[in-house]
Amino acid sequence: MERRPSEMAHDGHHDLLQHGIVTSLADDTQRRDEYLCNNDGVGGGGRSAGDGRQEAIEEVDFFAASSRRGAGGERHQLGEACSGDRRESYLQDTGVKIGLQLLTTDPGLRPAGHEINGRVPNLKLMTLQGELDRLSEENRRLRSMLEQLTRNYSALHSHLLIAMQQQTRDTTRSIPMLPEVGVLLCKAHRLAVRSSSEAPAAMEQHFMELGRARAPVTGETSDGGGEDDHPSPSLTNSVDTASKEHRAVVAASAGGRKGPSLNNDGGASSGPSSPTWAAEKRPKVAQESINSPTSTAGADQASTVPYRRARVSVRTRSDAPMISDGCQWRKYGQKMAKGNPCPRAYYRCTMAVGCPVRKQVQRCAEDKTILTTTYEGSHNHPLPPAATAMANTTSAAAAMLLSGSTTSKDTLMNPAGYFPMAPYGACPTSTATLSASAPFPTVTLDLTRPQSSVQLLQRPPAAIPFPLLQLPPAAYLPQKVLLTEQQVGHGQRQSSMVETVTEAITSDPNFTAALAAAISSIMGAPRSTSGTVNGASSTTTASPPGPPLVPESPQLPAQSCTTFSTH
DNA sequence: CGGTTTTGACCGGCGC
DNA sequence: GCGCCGGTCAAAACCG
Repeated sequence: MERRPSEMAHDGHHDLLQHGIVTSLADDTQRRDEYLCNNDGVGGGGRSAGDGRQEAIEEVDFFAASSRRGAGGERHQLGEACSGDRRESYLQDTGVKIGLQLLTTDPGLRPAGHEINGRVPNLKLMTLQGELDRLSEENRRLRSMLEQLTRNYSALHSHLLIAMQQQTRDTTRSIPMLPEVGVLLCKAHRLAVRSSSEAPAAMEQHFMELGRARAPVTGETSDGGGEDDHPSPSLTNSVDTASKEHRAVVAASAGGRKGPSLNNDGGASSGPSSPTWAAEKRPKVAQESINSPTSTAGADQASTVPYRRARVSVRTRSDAPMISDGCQWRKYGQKMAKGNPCPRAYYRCTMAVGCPVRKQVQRCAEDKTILTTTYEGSHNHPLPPAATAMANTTSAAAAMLLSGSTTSKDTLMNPAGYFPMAPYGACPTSTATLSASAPFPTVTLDLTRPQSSVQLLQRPPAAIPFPLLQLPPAAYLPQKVLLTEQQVGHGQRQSSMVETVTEAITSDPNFTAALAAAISSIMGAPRSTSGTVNGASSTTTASPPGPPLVPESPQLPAQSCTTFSTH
């Protein structure tokens, strides 16, 4: 009953935001009138409350102009009820403010027996009308801002896609760039939302959108375009779209035993053997055939970029068979890895049907207390706080990796930090074994070493160039990512440890600056394959024509790493 | 009985 | 082309 016009206007804003669309001014006006009608119904009691509360009564009388018409629920009903005959046409002919004028100035609409005092109500009405005008103007302004934001987002998205297409055309072989773009987009999105004090939800979205980033491009391939016109933040839809499009791509070239499950697109099955699971498998053959330079399918296919997600390995000391990261996992396989007597276990996230996130858990061959957990993929569901902490950690680390912050020169600059290790469970002292079948860039968060703290070990893919952004390696990296074993503890303290790492990585302002620089480097100039990163000097040079690509691995050590330290 | 784990088989990529 | 290896599947076993 006591809702004020300002609240009403805010409701209108909220409604607009909820719908995510920008409604017309007429619609807004109609909403306002609807509110008036609704309030009338409630305020009728106030009007009859009597004389002792004249101020309130006057206000209520003002709103009660159409109380007799009822306060139905549906908009059209309200519109008819409120507008009625003359007011309907009047509203159509004029603009925002007329409804109120009609309500307040048309004597024909006044209820019988309405005790208008003449002077005070008029003054009050003028004030209220002015307030409404002001709020309406503010509403318009906010709507305009929302439109502008939407346009900017669309433009940014389009630019990114265009840049990706151009780069793909320029290269003789497709570049795995989408993870990076996804990270950038989502980071930007997160930063945008962070200002709204929605950081947790934003991080969840960020993590989910990591997987979403490939959807548009894949859609261009499988659907012949069109899907990309929806930079909608609808995460679930995006993920579903990605899955469907992946299925489409895979189904087009599926063979062997995976064919049936992939072609079983009806979605009737569920669980780990469902098509959704299979959809997340990386159809390397399909992608590479699609992206083959010999393909003559046109620009759409040429624009397709293979999606190769980054992996994040977390090395911890734990006696438990698996670290507790807050997610629910189901083991779907176990394999003896070469060079390690300890079997490697494969897990899938079971917190949501179709969640593509997988992880591998393996103990160190020589130090059984060291557990290496490798995460891959992006959750398509909200995460509990504990899982969010880990997700933040891994996503931030992946973002840092994908931002190309480490080079071989970094290793030279930090020789003590060079820590060759197989990312899949081998011990630090064992020789690094490159898996030819796992061309994923991998970040390893080493939380086991007392001194060297957290290390980000980047293993460039053996066969596929990995794009780097123009990021000064050390300057923009978090300076707080120095966690010793004493700091983080063992085993059961993994959760807090992860949170600490997460906070260190994500809260660093330099990292934010790095993100901005990364976006600028993408938006500022088209990608070019001519530029290569040969060291920190080239990465720190300002504004070359686009982010260069990392040279092929033969020119780089099999692994490179950077130790982040505040020393 | 439903969900999870185990485990052998299969598939694709890659090197020789 | 063949073998190796990593990753995954799926039927069977297991478990609460």
